[in-house]
Formats: sequence, structure tokens, C-alpha cells
Amino acid sequence: MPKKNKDQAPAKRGRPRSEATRLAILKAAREILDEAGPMRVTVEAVAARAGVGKPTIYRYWSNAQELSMTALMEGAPEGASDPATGEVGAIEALTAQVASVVQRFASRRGRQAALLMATAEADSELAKAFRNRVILSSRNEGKVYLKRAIEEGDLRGDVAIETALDLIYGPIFYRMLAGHAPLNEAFANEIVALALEGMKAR
Amino acid sequence: MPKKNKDQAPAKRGRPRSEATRLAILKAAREILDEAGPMRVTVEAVAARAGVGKPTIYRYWSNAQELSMTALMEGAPEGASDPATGEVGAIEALTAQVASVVQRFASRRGRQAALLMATAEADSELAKAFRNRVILSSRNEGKVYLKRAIEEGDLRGDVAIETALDLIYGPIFYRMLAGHAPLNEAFANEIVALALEGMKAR
Amino acid sequence: MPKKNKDQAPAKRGRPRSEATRLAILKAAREILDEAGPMRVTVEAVAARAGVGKPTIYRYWSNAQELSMTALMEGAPEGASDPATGEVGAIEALTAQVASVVQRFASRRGRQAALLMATAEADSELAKAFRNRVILSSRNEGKVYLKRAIEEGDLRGDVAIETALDLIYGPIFYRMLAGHAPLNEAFANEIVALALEGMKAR
Amino acid sequence: MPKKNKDQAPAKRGRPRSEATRLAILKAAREILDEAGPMRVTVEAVAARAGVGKPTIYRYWSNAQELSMTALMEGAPEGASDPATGEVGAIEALTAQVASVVQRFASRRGRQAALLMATAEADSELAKAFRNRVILSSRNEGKVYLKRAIEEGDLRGDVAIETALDLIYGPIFYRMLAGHAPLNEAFANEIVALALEGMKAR
DNA sequence: ATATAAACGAGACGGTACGTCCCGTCTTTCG
DNA sequence: CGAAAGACGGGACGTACCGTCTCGTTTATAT
Repeated sequence: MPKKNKDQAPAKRGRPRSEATRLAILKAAREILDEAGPMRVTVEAVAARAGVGKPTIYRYWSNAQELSMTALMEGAPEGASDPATGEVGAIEALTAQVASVVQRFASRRGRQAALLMATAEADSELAKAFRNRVILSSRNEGKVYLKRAIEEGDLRGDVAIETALDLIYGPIFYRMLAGHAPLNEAFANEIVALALEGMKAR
Repeated sequence: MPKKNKDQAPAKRGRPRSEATRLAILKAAREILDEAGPMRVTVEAVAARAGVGKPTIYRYWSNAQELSMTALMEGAPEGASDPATGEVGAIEALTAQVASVVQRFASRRGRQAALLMATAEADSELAKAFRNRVILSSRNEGKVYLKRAIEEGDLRGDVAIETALDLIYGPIFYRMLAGHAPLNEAFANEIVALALEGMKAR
Repeated sequence: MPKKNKDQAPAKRGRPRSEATRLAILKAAREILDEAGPMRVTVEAVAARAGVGKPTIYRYWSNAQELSMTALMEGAPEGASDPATGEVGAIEALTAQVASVVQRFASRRGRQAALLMATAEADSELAKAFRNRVILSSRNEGKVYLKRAIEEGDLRGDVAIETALDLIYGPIFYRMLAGHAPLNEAFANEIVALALEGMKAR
Repeated sequence: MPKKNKDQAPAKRGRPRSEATRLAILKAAREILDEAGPMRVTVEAVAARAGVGKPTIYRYWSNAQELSMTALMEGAPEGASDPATGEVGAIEALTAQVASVVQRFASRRGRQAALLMATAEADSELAKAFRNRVILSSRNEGKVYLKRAIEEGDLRGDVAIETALDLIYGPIFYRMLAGHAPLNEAFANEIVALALEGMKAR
């Protein structure tokens, strides 16, 4: 049996890519992001800071924006903030989660993420991953709570869950984008309360 | 009394700015926006296309982004789509308006506007104007409908109007940003129905 | 008469090019040439040293090689080493000139010039100018001496002047290229003597 | 007796270098030289074309220039165009040889060889070999003819042979470098005739 | 009518960053 | 264990725009 990998691995040749290098690049990108903002995350600056050649960066990402997206994704582990201990009611848990999302997106990092999302070319693979990880993961979490609230009889069973989710999470990004009102915990409570008002089981 | 303007006007001398030039610049910017997207709206390209010197553009705007915002604002007269003729119920009118807003932001121009808003420096005067004109004008329109619906007894009087408005208009930008579901008329109907469900007068 | 320039000047528009900038670039190029050799005359290094943007250099020259050629041409005024005072015989004057040419091309600058000539694209306008100024100017000077020598009866009148000139100046570049023997004053004397041996009027 | 080489060879271990590989590299280099010129003979391009790793090339040559020199040397077997059959006079034979040299250096390959020679670092071993093989071999051939011409009494015995050789072969490279006049057979005849004019035995 | 002065087109300028090519070295896996 | 493959740090390329700065040329007032 001369072959080691049974037709599953593509048999990589040549020097393998260095994970350490990749991490150094992401670290540098994250530092610049924090210190100087997204406009300064240029391939040139990141390469210089990471002690890396520009071509190495281009080997992994096709431009500074994609690099930024990866940096933001891998930098913030995106929590999955405690999947609700069951002790507490589903709607209360949802409210708490929305509050934490609001808080996250009220921060600089949150704004950067949204900006990046808005700027990105929508169809790239990385953009989709970023969207799922950064923008939609909270929405998916929320879906679990809503379903549980229905199971537990707190919400009516005929609720249009998808629309309800947009009602709950949409306003967060709206305020972030338009800035017409503050992003704080009170806001989180108001949204959830009002959005679910009409869905309550009587 | 040698002065004509009684110490209020600063007595303009020299050649006045040419409105035709300003319009040519905006026209060129809009064309590039349509043909090649917001990334290509560079001061250089606009100047070349408008047959204008770069300093002339900088005399009016401080960078390409501000120019784009003006172009977008003056290009789309922003409708103010018939302020509801009173014949029709306030909630129906609101639903129709939301549908038209959804349609507008489903277009390329709409996406460009939102992107520009996201990218803009939040504190500039022009950015505020842009925000009011492009992002918040629809919300303000909506507020009128909501108030009328309360007056007409369709909605309860103790409704938190501001939150309700965010509930209605937020999801539009959310879907535009995240792209997880389509922006169409059905969506408009669903949002309004669900958002107001809990505010209905019983 | 509204026009100032009577159809002779091409009516320059825009900010004129700064001669000071051009000279600073050439100075920097010459310095690098001296200190580090022709390989180090990169557009980037010259721009940095001259305190000039790269595009400014590309506005004048299309690559580092052309820049080097200009630097070498304008740097060494190419002497026209005293056009022979008439007091001395034409052949003696020629010998002295050849000796000075040998000396010049024995230097680093000389080698650089020849190398540049060899590397240059032959058909460019600048390459032709460089060839005339740096490589062929000495040959043209020599032609004057040969003619005078014929007039003065030192050489026969039926001599093939062009071939004779190649016989005299060719060996200089040959030795420089092949390096099989030294470039010194003795060599200059030998060449001229032997080359003209067969042309002496009897 | 397990060893093949009887203790005189340095006991080669491991996979021996493949001569086929070496030839493939040289072939690829020669092809690029022909098709795209000397500037395009980069180690990278040659490796790709020859289907060879870059380190393999660096194992044989220290840079692309040396590779080019070898390619040019081994590509053109350098003729040694008929070592004079004795039937014909030495001066006639010399004239014929000079004509063939002129023809060779009038070609693209000739120009490339001279360019390479000019660019090369003079002190490298390979550069010396190249110079001897490509630039000076014709001169050495010529020396034989000159000596024979003296022996045969066609030329005077007190001739400075080295200078005479430079007089004959120098103009070829001069014209190639400066391009002020064509390189053709007539030129070859003229040079030899004029150069030897003064050395003829009377 | 004639100065005066700002706006204008043109485009050069010092810069920053782009994305690409190639260098020469290194680190794997394959034959 | 040599050779292919190819990643790596690095340097330079030539280009696109940036925002600023002269230029010479209109074009309206204000004298």
C-alpha cells in the first residue's frame, strides 16, 4: 500500500503555508483596526507591522477588506453568550441576548463590522461567512428562543418567526446606521417588548 | 453711502461661482455612480468627465464621498410620495409608504445610499443632512401616519411611537445589509402588520 | 487682438513643470550612480533621495534606465576638450583627444555609460541622443582632425574616413567590453599610430 | 565489493544530478532568450518553462545572468569556422573569418551576447569563460592568421600584433554598440584592408 | 470703461497605497 | 537524499488617486 492518504487528501506538495505567519498578519490587522480605524488597514501597513511580505498577504486574501473581515471574525470569538440555562423564561433570555447584541454593536468594533459588511462585495464567499458569523449569528440564536417561547406557551403558535426576528434585530442596525437615537439596554427592552406584544398568547 | 448691501452681505467680488459647473459635476458623479459604482466616483474621474478642474470640485466638496452624497440627494428628488390623501386609512397609507420605501432601497441606488451612509463620517454637516433626507425622511413620514392612526382610534394612545417606527423601518435596512431574505412588497406588508399587531386598539 | 502668442507658441496650459524638481531628480540619480552603481538607480530610490513623488519621475522618464542616461548626459558636460588650437599638428591633436577619450572611458562613469548604451532600447529617442552625446561625439571630433590632416597633407586624400574612425575609436570600446588588455595612454598612442600608418602621405 | 567507484571518485551519495534536467533548463532559457529577449530570462520563468524547481537552477547557476551566459555558450557551438585550409593566403583567410564574425554579431544572438558581456560582473569565473569563448575566441583565431601572414612574408615582422588585433575586431563591437553604420561584409573587408595597410611588407 | 478679484481649466506636485513580478532562501513531500 | 513544488521576507515596479499648488484665462462686479 504505497499511498498513505486514501484518495481523500489532495496530497499537498511544496512548503506548507505557515499558520504562524497567518496569525501574525491577522494580529497586525486587528491592532491597526483598533488603533487607527478601518481606513488604515492597508495591505502595506499590515505587511510592515506583521514583518511579512505583501505577496504573502495576497496569497491568503485578495484585498485589505477581506483581510479585515477575517481579522474581525477571528478576533472576536463571537461568544455564543451562554445558550440560556433553561432556568429563566425564553422571553427573558431573548431580552438579555438582544441587550448584549446591542451592547456589542454599540462599540467601535461593532460599527466596524457593520461598515465592513456594508462595503463588502455581497457575493464573495468570505462575505457570506462574515455575514453569518457576525450579523446573522445573533439572529439565529434568537430563533431558538422564539421557538422555545412558543413551545412553552408564552407566544402564539402561528407567529411568523422570520419576520418577528427581523423586527427584533433590524432596529439595532437601523439605529447604528442612522444614529437618530441611542443604542442602550433600555432600547433592547423596548424592542423586544413591543415586537412580541402582538404575539403573546392570551 | 457707497455700499449697496447694508453690512449684512459680505460684498462678493470677482467672478461668481457657476451653477452650471456645479450641476455638471453632480451629473458626472451620478453617471459614474450608475455605470461603475460608488468605488469609481473619484474626484479625478468626475473632474475629467465633467470637463472641470479638480480644485473646482474641492471648492464645493471636501472629498469624493461628500460629492457622492450630494449627487445622490439631488439626483433622487426623494419623492415625498403623496402625503396620504386622507381618503384612505392611516395604516393602509403607512403600509403603502413602507412598500415604496422597500422598493426604493431594493434598487442599486438604494444600496449605494445606505453604503454611503455607513461609510460617511457621522459628524459632518453633510452627513447629517444626507441621513435626514435619505434615511430618516421615510421614518418621519411614517410618524405622521402613526399619529393619525392613533387619532383615528386605530392604534392605542399609549404607544411608544419612536420605538414603533424603528420596528417598522429597521428591518428594511437589516435585510439590505445582511441579505438573508428578499426585499419585496410582501415583506413590507408583513412588517407593518406584525409590528402594529400589539398596538391595535382592542 | 485677443491672442498674445501669434500662432507660434503652443499655448501651454496648467501649472508648468518645475525645472528645480527635474534637476533635483537628476542630482539624486547621479549621486546614487556614483555611490552605489547603476543597479541601484531605481525610480523608488531616486524619488526618496530627491524628495519627490514617483509619478513625478515617470512624468519625465519612462523608466530608471532613461533617467540614468539623462543623468549621465547632463552630469558630464562631455567636455569638447579644446578643439585643437591649430598650433599643433592635426595628428598630434587627434592622438591627444583619443588619449583623453581612453581615459574617460577607463573610469567608472565611462563603463556605466557604455553599459547603459548596451542595455538601452536602440530605437528610443533618448537612446539616440545618448549615443550621439556620449558615444559618438568623440568620433565626430576625430573626424575634424582627420580632415584637417588630409588638408594639411599629412594623410592621403583618398582615405575612407569613416572606416578609419571606426579603426581608431572601436578598439577603445572593445577593450572596455572584453577587458583583455589595459586602457591607458600608451594604448591610445599605439592605436592612432597603427591605424594611420597605412594612410600616411608618402 | 559493494562500492562501484574505486576509491578515487569523491564517493557520491544520493540521487545524482540529472544531466537531462540541466539541459532542459538551458533549452528553456534559450527559448525565452529567442522569444522574449534577455530581460525576460528570469529564474522564475525558466524554472516554470523547464518544469523545474527554482532551487535546482540555483544549484547550477548563481543568477539568471550566468544562466543566460551558459545558455548562449552551449547553444551556439561557437563554430571555429574552418581553421584555414592552408590553400588560401593568410590575409584572405583572415578577411573571411572577420566577415563571418561580423555576420554572427549582426544577429540578435550576437547583440545579446555582447549585452550580456557588458552587464556581467567582470571577475566571475563564468564571465571570464564567456568572454574567452564568445568575445575573444575570434580574436585568438585572428592572431593565428596574422602570425602566418608574417611567416609567409605578407606582413612586416615588426608589427604590434595585439594592437593590430584590436584594430581589426574592435570596430565590430563599436558599430554594434553605437549603431552608427551597418554591420555587413563590405565593412569586414574595409576594416581588414585598412588595418593591415600600414603593415604590408613592401 | 476699466481695473480688480474670484472662479475657472489644466495639470504638475509630494504622497500613499495599490496589486504584480521577481529575487534568493527556506521547508516540505515525493521518487 | 536530490529534486519538484511552492511559501516566505523582501524590494522594486508602474499606476491610480489623493488633496494642494501654481499657471494663464474668463467673467462679473465696483470703481
